Amino acid sequence: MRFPAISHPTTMAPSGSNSLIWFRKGLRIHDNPALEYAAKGSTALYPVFVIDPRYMEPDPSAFSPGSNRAGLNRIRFLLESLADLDLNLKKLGSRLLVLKGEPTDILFRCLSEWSIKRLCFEFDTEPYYQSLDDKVRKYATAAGIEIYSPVSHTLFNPADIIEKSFVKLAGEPSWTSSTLVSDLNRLPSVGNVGNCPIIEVPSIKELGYEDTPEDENTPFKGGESEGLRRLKASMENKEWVANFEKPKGDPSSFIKPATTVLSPYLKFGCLSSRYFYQCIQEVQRNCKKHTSPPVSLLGQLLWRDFFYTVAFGTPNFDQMKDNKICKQIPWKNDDELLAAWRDARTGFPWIDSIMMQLRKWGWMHHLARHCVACFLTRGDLFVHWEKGRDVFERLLIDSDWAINNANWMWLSCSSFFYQYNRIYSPISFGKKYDPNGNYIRHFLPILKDMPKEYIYEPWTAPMSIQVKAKCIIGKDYPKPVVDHNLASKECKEILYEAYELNKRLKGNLSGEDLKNLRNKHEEDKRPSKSKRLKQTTID
DNA sequence: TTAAGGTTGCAGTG
DNA sequence: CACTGCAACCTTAA
Repeated sequence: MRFPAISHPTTMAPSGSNSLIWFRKGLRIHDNPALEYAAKGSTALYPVFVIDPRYMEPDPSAFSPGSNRAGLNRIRFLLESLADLDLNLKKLGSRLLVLKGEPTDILFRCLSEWSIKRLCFEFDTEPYYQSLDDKVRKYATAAGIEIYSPVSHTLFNPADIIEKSFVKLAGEPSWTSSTLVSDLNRLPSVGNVGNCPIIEVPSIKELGYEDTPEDENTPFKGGESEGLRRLKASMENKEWVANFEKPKGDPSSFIKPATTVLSPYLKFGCLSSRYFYQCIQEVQRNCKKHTSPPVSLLGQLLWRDFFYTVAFGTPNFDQMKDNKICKQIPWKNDDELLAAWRDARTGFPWIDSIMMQLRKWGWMHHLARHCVACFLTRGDLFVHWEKGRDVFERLLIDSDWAINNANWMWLSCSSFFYQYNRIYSPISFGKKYDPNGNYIRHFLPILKDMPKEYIYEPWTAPMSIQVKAKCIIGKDYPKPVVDHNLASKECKEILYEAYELNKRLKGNLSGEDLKNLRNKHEEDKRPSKSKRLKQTTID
C-alpha cells in the first residue's frame, strides 16, 4: 500500500494570488484547516463543490428512490449541508460555487480559468478519492499549482498510525485545542468566475427527483449549523455524556433516540470529529466519574479512527475475496431472501420494522443495525455481508465506507469478532427493551393492533386474534421466511466448518474450496433427510 | 501450551 | 436489573 505524504506547503503562494478550496467531505467552517489555509493571503478565494452525476443523478432502476449510489434521504441531507455551507460562507463574505459534472473535468477547468495558484482539499482515505486525488495532484503539479491536503476528517492520521503500528498506543491526538480555534471572521471574496457554469445549490426537484411528503423523509436535517446545534444539545446533558456506555441503550427508542445521532454530521464533515472529541473531554473534566474507552462516547470516536485506519491499510477492504483480514465463508447467493430482508418482509416484525426505519429515516440505533445484519448473514439467512453492506451504503444517511464495511465484517463474524454462536434473536432481543412493541407498531402500522403477546411472533396468533387485529399472517403480513431455531443452528454448523477450513488453509481458500464447503454442508443435511424418509418407509 | 480478554447473546433465576 | 450457566470463537501474551 501507499502512504501518500500529506502535502505540506513548501512555498507560500505569492500574495495577491487566487486559491481554491475544494469541498468533498468537511462541509463546515469550524476546524477546517484546508479552508483556513486557502484563505490565508489570497486575493480571491473560490469555494467549490462539484456535483458528480455519478452520485447524484436519478437512477430509476434502483430499488429505492435515489441515484445509483445513494438513496434520496442521503442526497437530501447532502443538499441541505451544501445550502448551510453556502449560508455560513456568505456570513463571512464569501459563497459556495456549485458546479455539475465529472469532478476532474470541472476542477481542471476552474483551476485554469481562474488562474488558481493554490488548491486546498481535505485528505481522504477512501479508495475512490485516493485515485481521484492522484489525478488531481498530477495535474496540479504539472501546472505549478501548490497543493495543501491536510488530514482533518479523523482524530489521527491513518498513515501515521499504520507506520508506527501503535493503534492501541495512539494516545492523545497531536493537535491541541489552540489549533482548532478558528479565527475566520472574514474570507477573501470570490473572484470573477468567468465562463464557468456556476449554479446555486440545487433542490431535490432540480436534480430530477420527485418531491416526497415530509413525513416520509428522514427527520434529521443536514448541515453544519444543525450538527453543531445537535452537539450542543447532547453535551448539555453532562451526566449522560460522562456515563455513556455503548453496549447499553435502547434500540427501540425512536421518539428520543438513545444516542447522539451525530454520525451523519461526522460522515459529511458537517461536524469536526476533533471538535467533538474536545467537547467530550471538556464535559468529562468536570465530572467526578465517567466511563472509559472502548465503551464511552470518546471511545466511539476512537473506534471510528480505528476503522478508518484499518480500512486505509487493508487492500480490498470492501470485499471478502483477496481481503487479508476477512474470513472466507461460503455465503449463500439467494436474491429472494435478500429482497425479503431489504424490503422489510421477512415476517419477523422486529427485523422488518428496523428495515422500515432504515427506509424512512436512513438511521437506526446501532443495536438495531446489529440485529438486522446478524439476521441477514450469520444468524439466519446466511446471505453475503457484501449484499447487506450495499443496502446500508445506499440507504443510511450516515453511511461511511470504512465504518460500514468494518461493521458488516464484524457482525457477519468475518473479521474483528468471531463468536458466531452468539446470535441475536429476532424475537426476544427487541422484546426485552420494548415488550409492548411500540417500535414495531410505529414502523409497521399493519401490526398496530396486534396484541403484545403476539407482536414479535404474529404467526403464532390464533386466527381469531389475527382477524380482530385486521392482520392475517400470510396475507396482510408475511409468514416468517425461516424458522429461526433451525436456521441459526444451520448457520452455526456451516460457520464451524468454514472456520476449520480457514484455519487449516490459513485463509487461502479458493472459489472451489468455498463451493465444496457449500456442497459438503448440503450433503451433511441430506442424510438426515433420507433418515427421515427411511423412517416414514418403516412406519 | 495455557490463560485471559474481548464495546453490545440467550435463557433461566432471584 | 444482576447474576449464572451455556457453549465456545479468535487473538494476544506469558
